[in-house]
Amino acid sequence: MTTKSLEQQLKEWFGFEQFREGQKESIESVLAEKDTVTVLPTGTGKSLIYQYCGYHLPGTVLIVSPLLSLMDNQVMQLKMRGEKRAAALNSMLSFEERNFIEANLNQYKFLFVSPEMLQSQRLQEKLTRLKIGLFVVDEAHCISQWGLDFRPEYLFIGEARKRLGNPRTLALTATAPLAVINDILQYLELKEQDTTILRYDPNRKNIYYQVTEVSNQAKNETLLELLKNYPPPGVIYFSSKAQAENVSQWIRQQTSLRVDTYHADRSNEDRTTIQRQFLRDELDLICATTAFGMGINKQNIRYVIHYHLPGSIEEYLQETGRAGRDGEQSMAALLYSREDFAFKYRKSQETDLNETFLRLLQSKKGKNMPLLSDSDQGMFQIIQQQRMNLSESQIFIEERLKERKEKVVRMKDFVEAKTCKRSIISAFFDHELIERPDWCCSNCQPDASHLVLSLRTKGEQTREGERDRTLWKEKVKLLFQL
DNA sequence: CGCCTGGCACATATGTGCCAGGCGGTGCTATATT
Repeated sequence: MTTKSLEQQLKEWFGFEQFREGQKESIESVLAEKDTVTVLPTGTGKSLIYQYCGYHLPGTVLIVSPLLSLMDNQVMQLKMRGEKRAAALNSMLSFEERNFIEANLNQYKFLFVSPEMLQSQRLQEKLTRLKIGLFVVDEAHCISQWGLDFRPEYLFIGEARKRLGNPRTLALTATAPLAVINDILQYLELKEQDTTILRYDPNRKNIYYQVTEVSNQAKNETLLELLKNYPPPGVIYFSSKAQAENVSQWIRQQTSLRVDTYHADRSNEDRTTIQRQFLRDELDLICATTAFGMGINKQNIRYVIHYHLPGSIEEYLQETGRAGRDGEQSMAALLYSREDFAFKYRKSQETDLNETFLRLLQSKKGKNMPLLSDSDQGMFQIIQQQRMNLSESQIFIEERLKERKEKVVRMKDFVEAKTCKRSIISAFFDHELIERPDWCCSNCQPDASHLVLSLRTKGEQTREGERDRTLWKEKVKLLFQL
């Protein structure tokens, strides 16, 4: 370790006076040559941890990242800070670009890859010859949340990591209950006793958690009421793309809000445009599916509404956690109907991996395999990889379905609970809630009309402030004939 | 999950009660390759 304190170097390298919660502890653990799993709320600067460590350690920092847009963002951020030795290795590159990066791997300090790319034989061979100072898995809950469902490559990161000679590893995520931590350890092949596990409460003090039970017939009207009262910008989450489209259209007819939709059926160009407009406050509201959110770095989202029941408490916290990054008071409202639960419950138990299918798999007539649904992909790959026999497969599938079911049931229990929602959230992530904010949840303060009112007035003020600022900018532009 | 329905047994000849089975407005999430 150098003589300079970690804080001094933070100032030198990043220009910050002090670390935020969790950053220093994670850095110290990594620098003490320990594998580290850090669970830290969104927007608290998780990427600083590996960037900082990168400058302390010899060799390359290899970051496994779930989204192309996330990789691009990170590379751009690093470059803007003057770090040119950063690149994202993915399918967006031209043949020449990819060849160039692969031929000069050791020239890079920060290298971003997708889990899929990491599985490439060719790349793995090249990476074994590279000095990897730190192996990072960003958004590590994807291992559990996506790997076991539709992106099986997430489950084989550990294998790749082993082949690269067990480099020191850092896994980062915002929300992980114990079960997810265990999945992360298991699939990254980290030993629990040798790993530092740092967990911080994903509970956000400045978010008021509101849960309202409302029939499906009354839902749109209830929503409209919220939209009239809440100051933008906001996000509404839906369980289906069609519903997101329909309701956004309806909102457009009913209000003067500037609304657009965001889901997997929108083109990449549209998605980028919508994100950019939203970031610049040129859109008030986004009607989205779960596709929206990861890597969205917008500070002033005032509310997140769930039109449907989220699939799990983790998902709920990730999505509501996108509100109020600026620390200002914000709202999370969940509109819950019993049918939502029924739907989620039923879907969670649907699978094509029945006995007939498994027998077909065993008899190795794989050529005529029926096409699997997305949510079966992960299970199927594990069954294949571990060469499970019929009864082993059946037990495995049964367990998985049970886990899926429990997630939805836990979410329902949360919604129907008559006790403090915030306490339930904390307990879910194994934290004890020490103090409640003035505006806690719809069970602690059932009447939130005052909160909404103060939010609205404040929102109006800031928007006027922003308008003034833009006007001022326009004047300056005119003055200097820009 | 929870509600509804149809079938069956039972006690009595038309109604009650219980249980098994089905279904409900809607799945969502990404990378890579050619």
